[in-house]
Amino acid sequence: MHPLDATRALMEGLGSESSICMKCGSRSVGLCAPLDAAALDDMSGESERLAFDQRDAIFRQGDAARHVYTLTEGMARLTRVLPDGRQAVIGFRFAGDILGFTPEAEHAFGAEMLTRGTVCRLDRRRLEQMFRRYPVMERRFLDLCVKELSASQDHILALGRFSAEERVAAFLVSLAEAQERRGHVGPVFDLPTTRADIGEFLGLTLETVSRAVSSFRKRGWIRLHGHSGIELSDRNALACLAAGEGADAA
Amino acid sequence: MHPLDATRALMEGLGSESSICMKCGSRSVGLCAPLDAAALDDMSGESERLAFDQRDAIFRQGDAARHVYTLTEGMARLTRVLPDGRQAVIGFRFAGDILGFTPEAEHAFGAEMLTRGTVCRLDRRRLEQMFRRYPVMERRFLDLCVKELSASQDHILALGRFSAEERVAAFLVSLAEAQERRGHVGPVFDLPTTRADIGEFLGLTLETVSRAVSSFRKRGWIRLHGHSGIELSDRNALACLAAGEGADAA
DNA sequence: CGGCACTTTGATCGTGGTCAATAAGTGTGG
DNA sequence: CCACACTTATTGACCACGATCAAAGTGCCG
Repeated sequence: MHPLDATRALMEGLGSESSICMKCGSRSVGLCAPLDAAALDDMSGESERLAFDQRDAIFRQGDAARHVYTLTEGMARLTRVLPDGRQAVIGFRFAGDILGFTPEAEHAFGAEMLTRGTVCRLDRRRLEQMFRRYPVMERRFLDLCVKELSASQDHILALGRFSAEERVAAFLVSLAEAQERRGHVGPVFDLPTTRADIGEFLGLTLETVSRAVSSFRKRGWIRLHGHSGIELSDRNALACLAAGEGADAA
Repeated sequence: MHPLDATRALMEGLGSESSICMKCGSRSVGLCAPLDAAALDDMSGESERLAFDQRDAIFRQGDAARHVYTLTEGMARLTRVLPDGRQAVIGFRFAGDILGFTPEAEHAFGAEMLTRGTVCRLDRRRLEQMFRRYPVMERRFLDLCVKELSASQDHILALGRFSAEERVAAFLVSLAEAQERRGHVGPVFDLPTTRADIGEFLGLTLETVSRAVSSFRKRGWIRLHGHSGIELSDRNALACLAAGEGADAA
């Protein structure tokens, strides 16, 4: 395994760049790629497009899982809460990702927008129909699901074994890679998450995240541009830290 | 969500009590339940039974993923290693569980026996054939996979938000529930893991696990029987601690 | 009985959490 | 355009949980 695979997968989720929405933008590859025109036609017309503001909930933990969503614009976070109020961010999702797919009756986590954006919503029963009609689609869901499982396990490894700075470095590198995979160019990336969000994702407090970021800045590894821009000036240094240093600094 | 759902799922993995092995014991329910006799016949005869000693590797991280396994006797741990040598136990598996199913070319984690036991091995291409012939089986894999994903997310929450004692309590309760789900009766459970294994699963050192266990013992919550027997004398206390205390001590 | 692996317990240290004050952005209305 | 309120970020001081280092203790197998 390449040293960065763990961190690379850290933020990737179910269906990166795999929209299930036919009419909502050009990213409709992945899941639907194996379908023919008739199948696409079959499915489109059923999905609704919804607009959300920053901090709006797309769905909440415990809601009846009646729909499956495709994030078409913006960035969202997935959160899970404990009965005593403690909560954790279990992942972030970007344009093109699928949200809220589950065979269970209720959503096991909530999804909230970090930016304003749009979402496409497909009735779950409709998706089940599609599965019956086009089994290849179901297989793609299975593959994506196993991939996400693998990413979760990497996150488990990070939470259990990485120091605070290693986790923050891994997060920043993953964020950059996720944006590049979606066509971003240039050294300045978007960081729409608050320190608190990052902390809840990494199992740290917002102060610790802030200290790590400051430390990277003082070392010249990153530069902040405004309130939601971040430049990775020494990405290799971050990547090494994220992967467990001494291993193989390629 | 019930307060214990998180901890309950903590140790459950892909295919609890869902053997894919036809000739290896009576637990062949779950995955194959929807198949008819002809289908079962179709698949049996292809699987091989293998015996392992304690600490033997069933497969290693990075191995070509040529087979899918069903653990038929004993208990195993799944481990993932970082290039710098740090490793984490990402889960435990019991009799009836499925191991090593992945659409990838290589296993993303290794599996080792904690006890001596037996495993049934099915060629992966054979399984793919089965999927094509009996699509309902593929759907069951998808469902199990989503369940496991949910369990991983609970573990993420535990690692990120639980204190050392909470994690150990959650582990013990989950262990007991996993054994009960497999037919175990009585207050004394099997604890075939070393303190180091538990620590690597929970992101703690073996000393911290030992201290938590001692502390529970002194409080009268548990009692140790020999080297691998544990009695949960005050399970409710453990469960409360595991779920985040004050919530709802039913 | 000795050897070995695992566990327990203690003492000390350090990372990261907590509490608190200040600073820097961001958005709104005058 | 600036003043003000508000949110988010930074930095510092202190503290606690759990890691680390070290030494006995326990049970198991040859």
